[in-house]
Amino acid sequence: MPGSNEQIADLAKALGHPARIRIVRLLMATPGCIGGDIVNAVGLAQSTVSEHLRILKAAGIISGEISGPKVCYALTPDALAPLAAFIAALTPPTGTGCCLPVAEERS
Amino acid sequence: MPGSNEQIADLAKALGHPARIRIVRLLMATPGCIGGDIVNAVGLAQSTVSEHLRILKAAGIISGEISGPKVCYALTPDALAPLAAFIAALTPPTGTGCCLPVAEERS
DNA sequence: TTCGTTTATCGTCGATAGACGATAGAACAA
DNA sequence: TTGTTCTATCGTCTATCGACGATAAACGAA
Repeated sequence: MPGSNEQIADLAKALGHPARIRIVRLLMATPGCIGGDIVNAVGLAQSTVSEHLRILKAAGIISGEISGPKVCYALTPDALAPLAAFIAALTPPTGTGCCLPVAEERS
Repeated sequence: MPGSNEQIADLAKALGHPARIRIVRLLMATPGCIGGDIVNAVGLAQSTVSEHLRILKAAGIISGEISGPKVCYALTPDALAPLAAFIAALTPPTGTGCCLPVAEERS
């Protein structure tokens, strides 16, 4: 079992908002740290962006490290492994040419 | 660009509930059609289950085909391709040679 | 036709999410 | 010390979610 239903649902819910997808994309495209630039990029109030960052951090998708006056945010991709495994399990015939159709164990 | 932020967020939001993860798992484990058995399996009221099915269907994750008196539900895995691509794009580093469907510890 | 079965929709309720402005806290510069 | 900058939290509001029971709609059987 790649993960519990609640664990997967929590990860999916954390990604279930366009602003948070945008934030993740920004972090993906930014090699190093990124701080208040996120606020300008997403076009929302600073408090709203901070709330989205808190949700992503609570889900373990990102990590925030205090670096001087600002905070260094970075992705924590491993946190999405249960969700990725779940989605991969139900998309065997995709053109990814990736995984063999491994038989599921009974649950 | 695998998909728009809203498209990915909608897919993630549709998966952002434990009951819907459970429904998808049931459909995954059931080769053929499945109808009212879902209600018994998830342990919620029939109207609630119908609502979850409606959400999953609206997101394109499942499809319902009328088959006599009941409805045949089946997965539509291709709908999750944008979300799968998004998650895969931000997990290039460890563990993903490509295959390895489960990143669980092996001992 | 009527009856039974299965699914979808409606109405309502409480809980949660999402947005904002305002404020508080932390770290550096001068 | 003061001042500036950046981030987190608080309070409040509206909108949406999730659950339920009740009801309607569609279909097959009798």
